Amino acid sequence: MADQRRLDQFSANSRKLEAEKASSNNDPKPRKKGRESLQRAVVDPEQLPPSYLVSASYDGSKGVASIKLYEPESKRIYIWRDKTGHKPYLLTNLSPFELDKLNGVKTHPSLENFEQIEKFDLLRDKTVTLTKVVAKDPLAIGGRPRGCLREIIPEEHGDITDSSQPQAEVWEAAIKYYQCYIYDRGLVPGMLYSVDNGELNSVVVKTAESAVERIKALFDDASAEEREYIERWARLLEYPAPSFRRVAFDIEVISPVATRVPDPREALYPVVCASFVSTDGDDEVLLLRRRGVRNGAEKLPPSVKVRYFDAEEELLKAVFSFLRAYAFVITFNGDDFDLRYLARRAERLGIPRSGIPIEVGRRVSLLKNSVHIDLYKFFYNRSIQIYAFSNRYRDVTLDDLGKALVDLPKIGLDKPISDLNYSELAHYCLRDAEIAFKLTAFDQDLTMKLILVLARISKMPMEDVSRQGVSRWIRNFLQFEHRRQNMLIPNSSDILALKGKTATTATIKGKKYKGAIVVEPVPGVHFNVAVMDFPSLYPSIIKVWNLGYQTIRCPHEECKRDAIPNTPHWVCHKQKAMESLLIGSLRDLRVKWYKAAAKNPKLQVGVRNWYNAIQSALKVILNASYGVFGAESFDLYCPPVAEATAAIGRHSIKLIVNKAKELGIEVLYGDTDSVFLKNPSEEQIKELAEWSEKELRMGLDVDKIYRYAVFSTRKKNYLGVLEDGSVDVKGLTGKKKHIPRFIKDAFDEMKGRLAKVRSAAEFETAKRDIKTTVLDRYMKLKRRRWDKLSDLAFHVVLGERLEHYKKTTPQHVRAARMLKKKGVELKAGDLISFVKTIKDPHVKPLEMVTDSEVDVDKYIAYLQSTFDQVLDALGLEFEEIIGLTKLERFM
DNA sequence: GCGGACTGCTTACCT
DNA sequence: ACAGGTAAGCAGTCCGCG
Repeated sequence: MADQRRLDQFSANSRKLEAEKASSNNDPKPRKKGRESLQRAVVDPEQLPPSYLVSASYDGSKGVASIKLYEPESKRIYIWRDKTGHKPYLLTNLSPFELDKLNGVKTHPSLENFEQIEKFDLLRDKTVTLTKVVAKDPLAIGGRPRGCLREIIPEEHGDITDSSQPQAEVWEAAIKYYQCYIYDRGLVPGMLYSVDNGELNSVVVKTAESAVERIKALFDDASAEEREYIERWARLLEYPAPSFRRVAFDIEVISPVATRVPDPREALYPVVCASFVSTDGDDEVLLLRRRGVRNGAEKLPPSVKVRYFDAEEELLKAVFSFLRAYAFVITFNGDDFDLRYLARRAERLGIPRSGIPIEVGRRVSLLKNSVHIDLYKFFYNRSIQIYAFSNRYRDVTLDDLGKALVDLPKIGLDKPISDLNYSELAHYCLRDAEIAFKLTAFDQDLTMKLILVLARISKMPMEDVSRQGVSRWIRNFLQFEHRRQNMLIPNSSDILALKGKTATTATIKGKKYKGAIVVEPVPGVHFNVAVMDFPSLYPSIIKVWNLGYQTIRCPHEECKRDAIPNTPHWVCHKQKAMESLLIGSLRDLRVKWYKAAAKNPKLQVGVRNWYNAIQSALKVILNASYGVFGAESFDLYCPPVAEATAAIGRHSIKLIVNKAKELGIEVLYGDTDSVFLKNPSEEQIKELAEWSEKELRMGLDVDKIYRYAVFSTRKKNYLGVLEDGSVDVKGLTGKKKHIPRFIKDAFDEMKGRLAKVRSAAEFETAKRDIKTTVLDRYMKLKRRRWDKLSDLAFHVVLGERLEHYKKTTPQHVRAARMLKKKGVELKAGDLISFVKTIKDPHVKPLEMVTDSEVDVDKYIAYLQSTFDQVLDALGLEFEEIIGLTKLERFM
């Protein structure tokens, strides 16, 4: 780019100067004059030093794209609006001449012009000429239920032509305007941009050059094309994150009905408290004075400022000044509650719109001049939960997240909000803000860094990337790449029509195609077990086999010879699939650089930490990168790609198992991408890995070595003890979160005992201790001795709304319905705690049960089935342990 | 009318 | 709105049983 500027052109001095000039009369130093001096973000600066592009949107009032930039010196948000005249558009196969015949198009009030353009069509493997229909307003393209161009064009064209004429088709008409703007200008959210004389320019960063060179050196033997992709990703990932100036906040609202959460669409009741915890350290609690509320004795920490308000309106204004002062605002469920409520409440109290910095949408609530991150949405993301945080939190509640990630639980309440005195209310509310803040601050701002990395990879605003799922992230970086290379972004229906559906039969009824295989385990205790696996198997397959919607079942006759094992599909050998290059390069970067670098003690802590954020983000994306092709909701849905990936996976692991056997290694177990090898020699491991590299073109690593592993006959169920004494438990009931504490505690005791076993001989005493554990639990149940009923409760998630369960009534639903009768509100996702009882429905909610009702025999049966999964491998029998002879059991 | 074999539903897990 | 495979428990159904 000709207009690129270098970071080092800005001296420290000029940077300050520019910031001050841009902020006109405001003092850029936040601490001196306080927040009020920073009230509004600067709009349309003429000059701006290098700043992080954090967000993009459409400014309806000006009719242009609007960009939020975070300037890391002043730590403020600047808003830059497009001056290039970029306009929304769609593409169509109709010529301008044909379009002119369509009245609804020609007379469309928002139509700007037609322009003929060329694009490369990956599906048909040829260049196509299309018409770009440009409009003044994004809503004219799509987004309106009626009267938008993407609907008018096919409809009206169909009306005036017969079926022998080619159908009218439109492309790229459902892309959000600001994403379109990002793609067309090649902008990378999360990276540095400056504003010079009112123009937005990308800043070339030299800081990370040495790291980029080191990474490139790792890929000496890759093709030029692959190296190009690696380098592009590396440049974008290596540049470090800024410090994020931010505030977390929470509000409390009183409600006449204690069990009912006030409706934010109504906002009928007063906001009585708001708490703020920020990077500036000026933590503050705002309280509304009310009649009859007393001061409490407890004091807040001296660093926390408390302000009382007589008028709610003044309190709201104080809240808004906080929201305006910070570049990033953190909430937990702020989209649906806090911000929504505040906006509606402020409106109700007559605060003018210009005084409310919130933009309430249908599903989100954003801030006009800052970036709102709703942590509930982010942590709710299953991929984030599982792959970035390794399932460390279970429920997406502030309490569980706080406990699991930052060691800070919510404050428990034994009375409604309205009955709290000022001190209790302040403590309670402040704690919530504190947890939310810490969720973004732990591990050196890991959460913020994750969002930033994901924004860079996906080319999405930080607001969107933190709210949307992994399929959107993947879609967007693929769309970006299409635009970068002037390739037509296909319609989902075209991919499906040309590439078709799947051909294999799934094992599970209702699934679309066959998936992975699981090797039958060899039951028993095995010492010295090496687990070898293909790192990122599916992304590797996508890379090595050149998979993508373009290349699978390509139109070339010659390619049909390149068959994919166990499928009727073939893959192209003339063109490189974009998915293969993009996903493959991300995979290689993680496996060959970031994974190890995140743990490299030679690197500075800060760098290591940044690398850890990168490798986590990559893990999340890579883990989903195959599944999306099999998901109908994905815009590049291509069933044969997903099916081929899984088929090659089966093929690969089968070959590895056979080769291992051929090398004389006993294979104890395997699942999808792994093989468990019994006591293999160094030499055998080396040979297997080399064979895989040579024959399958995929690495096979030793993932871990178990001192010993315990298998039953069940797949996806085992226990392995590592050299350091830590224990992996997979799939066993004892690990599942729904089982009662009473059983789980016993299981954990057994686990702890097994961790200490170092040799076959040591098993004997361990077995004795385990027998004692089991017998003790059994006797306690038989004698009906448990500490508290909650220890006997099962905890099962209500997957659907209560009305959904029509075919059957599972126990947790039965319990839930009993609760509902008592007036408890329940929704999908709630956790139901219930106890098994003797009398008829055989279940009661924990809250409604008494000791005498407990069905002890059911619990004994559950204890047995939980332990059986391990005991039979150890040569023990539950019934023998509890003292039943074989004869007694028979009778 | 009751029990066993079976299927289907639901949840939680594994990769 | 990433995928498929496995385990487990329970609800509900069918069928045999003089």
